[in-house]
Amino acid sequence: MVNDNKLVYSYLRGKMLIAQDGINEGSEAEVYGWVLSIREQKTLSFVIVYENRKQVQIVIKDKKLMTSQLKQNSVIWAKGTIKITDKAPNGFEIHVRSLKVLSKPKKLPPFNIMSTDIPALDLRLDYRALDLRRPYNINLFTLRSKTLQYFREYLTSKNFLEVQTPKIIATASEGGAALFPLMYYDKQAFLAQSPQLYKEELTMSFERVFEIGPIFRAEPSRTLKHLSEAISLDVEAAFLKNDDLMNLLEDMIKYVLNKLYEKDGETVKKIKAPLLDISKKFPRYSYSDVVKWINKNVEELQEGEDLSSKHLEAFGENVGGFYFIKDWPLKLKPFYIQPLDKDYSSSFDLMYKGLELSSGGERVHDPTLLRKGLKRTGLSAKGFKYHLEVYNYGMPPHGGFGLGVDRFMMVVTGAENIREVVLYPRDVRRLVP
RNA sequence: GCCCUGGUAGUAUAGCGGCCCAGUAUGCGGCGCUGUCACCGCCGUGACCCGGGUUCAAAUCCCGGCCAGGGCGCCA
Repeated sequence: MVNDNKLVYSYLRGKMLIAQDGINEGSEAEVYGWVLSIREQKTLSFVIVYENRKQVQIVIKDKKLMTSQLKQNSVIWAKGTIKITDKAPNGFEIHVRSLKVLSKPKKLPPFNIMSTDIPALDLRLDYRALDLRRPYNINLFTLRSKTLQYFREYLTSKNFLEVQTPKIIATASEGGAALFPLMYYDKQAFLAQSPQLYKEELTMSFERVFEIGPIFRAEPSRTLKHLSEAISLDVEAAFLKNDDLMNLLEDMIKYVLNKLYEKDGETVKKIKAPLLDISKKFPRYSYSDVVKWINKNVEELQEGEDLSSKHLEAFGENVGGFYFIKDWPLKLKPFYIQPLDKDYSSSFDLMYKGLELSSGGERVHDPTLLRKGLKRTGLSAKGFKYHLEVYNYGMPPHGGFGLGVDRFMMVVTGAENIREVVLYPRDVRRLVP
């Protein structure tokens, strides 16, 4: 069969439903796919087959074709005639004359992929590849792929260059999160917690760069929104100021969501994802505004203290959607962030309700000031020797942000647990599969 | 790292000292059904996390273990 020219051609086009004369009444068609469900009746059976992430109904009238091997999760090939009918899910079905089971399940599955009783996430993650065959997940991860595609589309159109920076790094820390140590031949190395320093350096050569890649955090956080390995969309650009960066980020988010709603509305609807309101400008509050609000509405909070998740939940509920918190206290920010004055910084977080999606700001480009930043955050200049050296050769004023792609997908899909939107999540407790 | 909660057929759940050798739905096996769409109907199958204790009596109460879920903190 695979030697059949027509078939090879179709495989190359990524189509496993092969209809010689198109989807027309009476056309010959064959389909390769996975059995999702079987509804057997006395004289005929309806089988829903997944092919190429779409559902196709096949009708089997010849009882001899209903072998015991035809079960949910069987991989089959079937050939027959197309019939156009409103009674079929997508307006057509295939009346099968011949059928082969290419791969039959060896065991009963731990859960029924079509059931409305959704098994606990922990069990589903143990059998993730099977879980991902659930129609809900097929749609969810299709949206995730589209989302990344639209991010790339947007940034590329704004003349950003996509780059990849090392994930194995030597420098212990840029401060903040704990790192995963590992042996690099005979040296101590770490998994990168972010591409921060590299992307900054790259503005000197490419001016505008972005990277979509993994970041690693060895934090013992056990929450619904933290992972040990996450995907970050990092953007960095020369000459952009705090307001420019917020404009860019806001414009990008709106571009991506508009695309999703326009081009993938069906899929969005199928997973019952919320339709996010992006008609208005995202409000921009200063850190100090938020502190004032917390003091008035939640509890006493000193200016300069970090905002806890409780504070952000309360404030976010009050705002209701996307918003920025800008001009954070300098002492809460890493060494490379540009000071606004003695106490505050040119920085911002993009929030959706209580969830932090992105963090960014202007960066220091003066090497003397950068040394001061290192000192301020208790880091040694020695560890950043190579990075500091770069700043001697014409580092432009620059800024950028990092967006948590997984968290963004939580917002897009309405998932409450970040693990739902990651194929194979890594957290404190889970390293397999 | 600290705190709280929970583990009942393959899955999702009810029961919370005796009405329970554990109920329901779904799955699985069988039979019936002329077009279904989580098809339907009937029959069957299959479970109280592990170890100790309290009690006349434990799925139910207590202690320990293992596993899981959630909150706080850290962090993004």
